Formats: sequence, structure tokens, C-alpha cells
Amino acid sequence: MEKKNPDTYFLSENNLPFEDFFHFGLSVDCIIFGYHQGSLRVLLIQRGAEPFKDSWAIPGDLVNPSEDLTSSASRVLKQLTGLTDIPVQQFHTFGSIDRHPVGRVITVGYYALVRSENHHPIASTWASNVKWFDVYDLPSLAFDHEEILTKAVETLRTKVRKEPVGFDLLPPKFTLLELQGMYEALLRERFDKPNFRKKILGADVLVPLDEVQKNVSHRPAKLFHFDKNRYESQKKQLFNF
Amino acid sequence: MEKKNPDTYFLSENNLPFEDFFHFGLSVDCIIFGYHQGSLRVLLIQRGAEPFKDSWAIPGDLVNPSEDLTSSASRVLKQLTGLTDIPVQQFHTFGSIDRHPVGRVITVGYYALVRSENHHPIASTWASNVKWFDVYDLPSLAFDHEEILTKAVETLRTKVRKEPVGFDLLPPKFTLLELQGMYEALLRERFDKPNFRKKILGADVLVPLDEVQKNVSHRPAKLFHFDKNRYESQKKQLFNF
DNA sequence: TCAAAAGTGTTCCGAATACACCCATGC
DNA sequence: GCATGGGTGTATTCGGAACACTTTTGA
Repeated sequence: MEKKNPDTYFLSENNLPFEDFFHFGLSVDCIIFGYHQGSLRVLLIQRGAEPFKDSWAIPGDLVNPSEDLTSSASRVLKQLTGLTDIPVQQFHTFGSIDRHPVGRVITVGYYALVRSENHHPIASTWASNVKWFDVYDLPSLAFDHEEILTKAVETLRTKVRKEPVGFDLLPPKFTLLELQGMYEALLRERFDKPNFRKKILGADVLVPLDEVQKNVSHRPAKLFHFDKNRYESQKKQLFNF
Repeated sequence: MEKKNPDTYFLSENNLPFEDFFHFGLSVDCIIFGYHQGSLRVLLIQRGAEPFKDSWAIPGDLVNPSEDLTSSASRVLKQLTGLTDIPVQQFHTFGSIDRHPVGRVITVGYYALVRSENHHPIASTWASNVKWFDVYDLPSLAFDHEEILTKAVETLRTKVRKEPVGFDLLPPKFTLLELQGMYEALLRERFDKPNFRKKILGADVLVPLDEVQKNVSHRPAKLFHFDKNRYESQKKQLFNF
């Protein structure tokens, strides 16, 4: 982008010269949520570089001056973990003065929900390791990443009660009890099975498949599929858990 | 803040030198909502400086490198409009590449709700004018401020349905119909009077006062006061409009 | 007396809750 | 058979929506 001469503009009452206002660093952090074996997971990297070398951290990096915030989040996620085609969602910006030891770095937080069995992250560039962690059983994290993660979980909880985003955590075909388990893990709340079924089926966004579970030592459950189109055409408030 | 030597850090795979990542501008924008005569208002300034000189805009300015984001929002608001002691709330960050003609400026959006009759804004520094506008009847705005305002209104609507923030728009003493009118203006929705009363009184957060309206040509309404302590001690979901 | 808004009560309906109970499969 | 989870039905409660009605004031 071509810059006009900034000195012709009167941008602030502050006595500092204009150029001093352009010394912020900007980064993005990507909180990737997954669901596996009944627990809510988050994808973390181990830092292979200072500062906080060897600490676990939320995948994130500095934004390139020529890229958009959202594209930057996707790019950074790909570079560090190899994950692609994951739509991310902004949730909060963190800008405490001392949050980064290198300088004044503001970070914009993004989150996403993925089917963890479809995505096989590989650590690259300065990430020395990538791993899924149980959200409720975390190591200590670099920078202010604990605060960031807490805020992300909070946002996710609010979101999932109003919109059918939870399906992104499950395989395309799932049983109703798997769905219920996912919601229970996410919201840390127990639901009544018959009532959960009624509510979710009453929402009319699930398509029953002609398929059942295999190799289970009990009555096999019917498989369902989430129909996004059906949801879009209704647009009611469906998920009031 | 003292900076360590950045060159000792390996912060990004990108080939650009480290210093190139510290050329972002950072600003804050403050969307101040008020309520007056049945309509939802927003406080705008007229720009007395380039770019977008003379355009109406959301009060905002560049962040000083040594200040916190939230403090910056309060400081900027005070400098441009004279308003003080207004707690602001972050809602979204806007960072399109071309959103600012001078360079790459990221802006963090804050909003607040005020009793407009208590606050008398005065334009200062580079704001040549300040004025309340009906949210649904706006002039065209500078930069991407229309987008920012839309997002702020959206956030406010979501918020007001879950938490009793709306009271910040009203005088300390109000009638139930005034309260209802405020919610109706904010949510652009009509409510049934008897049902509204029942719901709001049932929430048990209003204190009836021994006082009634004066000089009205009809039966004077009882005045109420919002009791924050009572709300805090309950912490239920109260406002499901 | 009338207009205008304040304020109350009652009915209806649908959604959420709390259960009790039956069904299919592997071992 | 029996353990295990899958799946259904029902009775009750609660909150919201609709609406008819009475009350109090100023003019």
C-alpha cells in the first residue's frame, strides 16, 4: 500500500512525532478447538524460539504488514501446524503494555472448531511440537496465553448455545448420544437424554441416515447428519441449552 | 517499556527484517450510545483534520505507545468530547489493509452506554463538532466507521438481552413504560405492556420508590430504581427478550 | 365527562423437566 | 440371561403471549 506523507496530517494532540505512533507490533493467535473421546481439546505448539522457548503456547505470530487480519490468522496457523481450510473467527484483542517482552505487541485472538480426527497437525518453522490438550488440564502457557484461552472458551460457550457450531467438532455422521456428550463436555453440564433428543430432533436440522453403529456390544445407535441448509432456511433460535 | 534487542529473536519465518513488523498504527474508536426521547442515539464528532476533514466520524485516535488499550479509549474520548468516567467495553477489532489512507492502522472498537442528559460533550482538539445522532438516521461516515457502528449496534443488542446494561441509558429514576420504551428503541421490537411489567418486576432487580411522575395529564406512573446489588446477588439470566 | 396512560388478572399454549419404561445387541 | 447403552412416552411445571379489564389523573 502506498502511504501518503503522514506529516501533512494532524492526527493527534499528543506531542510525539507522528512516526512514533507507527511502532506497534501486531500478531494473531489461533485457538483451535477439537473434541476427542469425550473431552474438549485445544491445539498448542511448543515454542522453538525465544522468548518463552520450550513453553507451550497458542499458535500465533506477527502479522505481515501487507496482509489482512483474517488471512494472517490462516497463514500463521498453516505455517506453524500445517492446518489449512479452517475458517477462523475473531473474538478479542489483547494489548496490555507488558504482554510481550520484545516490544509493544497487540494480538488479535481468533478461534476455530475442527474435527480433530480429520486434521493432523505437524509442527513446522519455529514450532518444535504440536499437541492436543484437554482444555481443563493444561500446562502453563507462554505470554498471557492463559488469559487468551480463558476468553476463547468463554466465547465458545456463549456461541454454542445460540448457533449450531458444535457440529464442526464431530464427524459428519454421529449418534445422538455422541452429540449430547459433545455438548456436555463443552458446556460442562449434564443433560437428560430423552429431553435432549426431543429438543435436538425438534429443531429439525438433523437428517436420520439409514445407517447404524457397528461393533458395539449393545443396541447400535442410529447415525445422523447435520443439515446446514435446513438450518439456514429456518434461522430460528434453536439451541437454548 | 524497555525493549530487548529484537534481533536475537526468531519471530517469524517471513523474510522481512524484524523491524518491518513494528510499523503498524494502532487506534481506538469509541461508540457512545445514548437514549433520548424514544430513540437510540450515538455520539459522533465532525473531523477538523485530514483525512476525511469535515466528515462525521466515531470519536477515536491513535494509541500512545505507552498506554493501555482501555485507558487509551478513555483518554481519546475525553480529549475529543470532554466525556469522562465512562466505562468502555471492547467489542471488535478492524484491520483491513486499506481502511486508513495514511498507513496500516488497526483499530480496536469500544462502546459505552451513557445517560445523555448527564453528559454534555464539547468538541475539542481536532474535533470541530460533536453531536448526538439517531442510530437509524445517520450521515455518511469517515473511514470504515459505518461498518464499525453496525457491529457495535449488533453487539449492544446481544448484550442487552442478557445483562441489565440498558439501565445505563436511563435516569436513575424511571417509570416502567420509560424502561419499556428504551428496550423497544434498542431492540426495534414492540412488547406487551402487562407482560413486560410482569417480567421485569419478576426479575426482582427494581426498587419501587415512594414517588410518582409530576405534571402529566394522566394517572402518574410510579418511579423505580435499578438495584445493582440485588442483581449481582442473583446472577440469574434475567433478560430474555 | 372524557382522554390518556397506569396498572391488574386470567386464560391459553408450548417448551422444559423429570421421570418410568421398553428395545436391541454382544458376551 | 444380563449388562449396556439406545430409544420412547407421559405427566407436570413453568414461562411467555394474548388480551380484557379496572384505576387514576388532568383538562
